[in-house]
Amino acid sequence: MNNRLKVLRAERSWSQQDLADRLGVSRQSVNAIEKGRYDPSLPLAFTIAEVFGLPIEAIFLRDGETR
Amino acid sequence: MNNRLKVLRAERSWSQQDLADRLGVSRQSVNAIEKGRYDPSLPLAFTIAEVFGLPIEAIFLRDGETR
DNA sequence: GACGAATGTAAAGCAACCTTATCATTATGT
DNA sequence: ACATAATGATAAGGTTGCTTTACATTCGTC
Repeated sequence: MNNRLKVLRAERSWSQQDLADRLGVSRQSVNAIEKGRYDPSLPLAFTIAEVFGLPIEAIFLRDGETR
Repeated sequence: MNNRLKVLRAERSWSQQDLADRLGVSRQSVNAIEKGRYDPSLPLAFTIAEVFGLPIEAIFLRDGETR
């Protein structure tokens, strides 16, 4: 899965720590997800979508999907 | 997380095995997710959404959300 | 009531997610 | 240049997601 976290975060001028705080997870988790080392759990994906005010599908893309 | 799997499956007259086959997971996984024993991974949630032709948010609901 | 299909559950094992702690590297600002 | 903030990575450890195998229960129908 690819994701647009880095861009969305930049649009809001949030550091990884800022985002981590809003999500209630560690900065390392944000970094790992952002760098594609692993995918968030579904509950965390929901929280991420909520924090950015976007549907999950607007943030996470399956490999190969550009949109 | 609550989910509407049982209803969506019933609308299509699919057994848990039918759905499992379409998803490429075991019947026990479908059962466990349907019964709320655990949440699917994000990639599996995407596949589920795809199979039902619905957005993830139309299938999975955070606890306490009725919609 | 008997049969098969569908469902519910559990155990054991492996992989993935997430944590804290730590260190190295790369920006940013003065 | 220096100091600090931000990012990228790793390791060890706990928890969760998913597997196979297996068995018990419920459902539909004959």
